[in-house]
Amino acid sequence: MMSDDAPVPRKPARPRKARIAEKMPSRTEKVHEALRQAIIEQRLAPGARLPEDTIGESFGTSRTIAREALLRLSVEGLVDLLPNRGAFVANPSLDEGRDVFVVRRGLERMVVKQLAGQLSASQIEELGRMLEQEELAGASNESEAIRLAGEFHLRLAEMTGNRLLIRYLTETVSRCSLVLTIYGRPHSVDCGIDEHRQIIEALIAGDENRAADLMETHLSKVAGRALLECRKTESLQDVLTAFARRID
Amino acid sequence: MMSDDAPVPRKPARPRKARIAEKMPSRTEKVHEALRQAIIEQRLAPGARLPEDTIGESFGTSRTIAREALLRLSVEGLVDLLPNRGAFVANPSLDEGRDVFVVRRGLERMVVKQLAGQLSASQIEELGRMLEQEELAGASNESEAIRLAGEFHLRLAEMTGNRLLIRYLTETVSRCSLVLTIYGRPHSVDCGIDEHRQIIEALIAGDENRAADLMETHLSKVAGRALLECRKTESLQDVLTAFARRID
DNA sequence: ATCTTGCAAATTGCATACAAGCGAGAGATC
DNA sequence: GATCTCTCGCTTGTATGCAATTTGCAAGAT
Repeated sequence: MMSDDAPVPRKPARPRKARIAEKMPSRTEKVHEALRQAIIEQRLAPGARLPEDTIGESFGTSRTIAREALLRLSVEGLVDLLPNRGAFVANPSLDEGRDVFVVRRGLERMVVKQLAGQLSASQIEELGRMLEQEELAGASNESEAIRLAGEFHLRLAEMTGNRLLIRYLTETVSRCSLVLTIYGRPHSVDCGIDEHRQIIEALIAGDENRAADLMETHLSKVAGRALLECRKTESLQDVLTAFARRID
Repeated sequence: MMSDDAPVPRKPARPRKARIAEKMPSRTEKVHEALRQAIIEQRLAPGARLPEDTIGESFGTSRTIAREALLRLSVEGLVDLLPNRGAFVANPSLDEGRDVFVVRRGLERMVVKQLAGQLSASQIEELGRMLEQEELAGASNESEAIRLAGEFHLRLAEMTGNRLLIRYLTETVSRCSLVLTIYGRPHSVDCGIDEHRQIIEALIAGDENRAADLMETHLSKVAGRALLECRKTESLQDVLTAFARRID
């Protein structure tokens, strides 16, 4: 329950207009975001069971809230919802992982195409700052570097102002993170900083085709590094599902 | 409330084994799909209120189901969910509409890029058949023509086999339909059949760049026809919301 | 000893009950 | 007479209870 505030029989002075504020990260949103973070930060392993009761108790709410959060996550593709069986952290196959990267490449292509030559001075400055942070964290802090790299791409998308594009890219980046936790190597992301810099330069120069190509190359490298080299983690899960399907 | 419970339609006799299949369009799915159809077919006007009770009673279920369906629809962007206020059929602004079309163009570009030169004989045949149907319906049946045109794009996406791409394009096409019901003219879609044919030809020829360009042109035309020419329908809605916002 | 078969525990699906928030109209005050 | 306030009703937010389904385990049969 919320805190019982001090006994205030009369509200002192209320602004006449009720705040239409979009401020309502109701419990559902909180749980949703918490689970999302937990998943993409690999605190919850792919394939892990996510019982409604447990989640509800963990966050001090009822199953209703947990259920809603899980539904949202399933729409985002971060959890699989099996009828009458429950929710599980998504465990995409290698092929599905590749598909996600394909879509992400296309989305990021849209982003840079729209942004090329359109960046304001403050935006350019902000991107420069992010780049510095990336370099700073790159060597020392592994997970921080990953987070910053992801944020760079997201920030870029936000600069387009296209809400739908932002949403799709957010989702896709999350799913890419998940895919990388399964099939990627620990240090498969940190080498892209210089590529980020080049992309920014192309964007500033207004060369949309070069920016688009750089972005595609960049992402292909990330995907390639992750998805082609390391297959032992994959084979286990993949072979199993393959056989399960064949039996049926 | 539900007054008389009709005699429970017992399922006659379920086949022995529950199909592992994804076959479980539980009530939620059904309501979700029904509402989706109702919205994109303009049976529910943009901005219309969607009370949980009413939906539940209409479908013979409780609010729980209606609520879930509405949540899904809000994720898809077909309904707006206002905290403590309820659900409304989405009423996107002109700018938002344009953004949706931008994303759709990019997604369809991905589709044709992937499909160029990769179509099987049966797929080519199927596309040809769809084209015929479109021509048949084009002149006589207006709404059917619109439906078929949308289905053509969707079918194309399905042929990529990329689940995520399919989902995003499905969503985006739905939202485009919604945008067109607000800002489009009744006959703003029917003239694209020949463009469809050209796209297929480019796909068969394996000329991915030409296919991509054709698709972009095609969609730009659709968007342009709808969003640029006809603004009287728009001005009404838009001015109202603008003023409503200003008053607040 | 292994495979089948049925029962029990756990978990989801769904509905309903209760609490809280917003909006509208009646009443009071200036 | 107009405006402000307070209360009432309707709708949403959340919790919980019950039925249905699945899974694991154990006991029996071959």
